Amino acid sequence: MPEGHTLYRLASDLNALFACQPVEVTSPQGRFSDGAAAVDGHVLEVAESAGKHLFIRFDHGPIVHVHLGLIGALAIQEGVPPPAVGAVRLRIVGRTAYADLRGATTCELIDADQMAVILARLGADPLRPDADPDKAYARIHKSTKAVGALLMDQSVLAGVGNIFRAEALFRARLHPLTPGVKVSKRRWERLWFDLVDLMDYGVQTGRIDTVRPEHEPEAMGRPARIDDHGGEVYVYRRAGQPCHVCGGLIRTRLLEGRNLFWCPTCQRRR
DNA sequence: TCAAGATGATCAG
DNA sequence: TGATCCTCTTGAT
Repeated sequence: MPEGHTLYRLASDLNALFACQPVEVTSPQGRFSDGAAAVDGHVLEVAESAGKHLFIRFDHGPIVHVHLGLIGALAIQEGVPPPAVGAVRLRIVGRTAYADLRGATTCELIDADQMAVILARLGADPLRPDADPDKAYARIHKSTKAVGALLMDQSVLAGVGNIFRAEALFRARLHPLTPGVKVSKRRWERLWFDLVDLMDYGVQTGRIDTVRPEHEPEAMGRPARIDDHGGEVYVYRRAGQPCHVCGGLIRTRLLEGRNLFWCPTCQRRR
């Protein structure tokens, strides 16, 4: 589930199991052999996330930059590593645990300057206390693009992916095709603080649960259902199913190559 | 056994 | 806007 909260949790887990110790770094698949060799045997100082990016710093300077993309995964396990199975791009082995990276869009070695360039490109990250939602709103409010597209633009908001986009817009009763310029400051602030809450909850639990207590299955007299991504949601990947709130059918369409989900009754166009 | 689809981003036209 | 890359899972045949 590579949205911002996932990367945040991965960074925390890496720090808990690998920080401040020498680690063995390899690339069983072979596509990151040079990068792995450059940090192999060195002390992993700290891992940190920003939006959907993960940075793993080593004591002699280099930083491993990872972006999971659509299908990437970093599996962290405690215990002795078994022989690598599948296309393991990067394997980190510590004293008590190991981490296998597969399918990432980006796995590269960078320096501090390159990391600064990446960070400078990113918009406000709801998981960071120093994030500036006003800056994001300035971008949104001057754009005629659909708010559903703007929320996924990492230079506007960092870390928000398709699930948080769909769910936050539903909870704000905002149609995803509403032009950014038509989103009021008050509405934006509600949306932003809701994203902060939802993503923070995702960090704590590892799940994306967005359904409010009054709409939960027990309260609505329907069976509980957990989506593949591990939580209960209002609209994401529920096209053709009844809305938890109004009973109308959830709709879907492509917006800029990504699946959009919304309830046409609860999220009317203005 | 094979094709399609997926929580992302970039590049060419 | 469409094509492309990355890997794995699921469902159809």
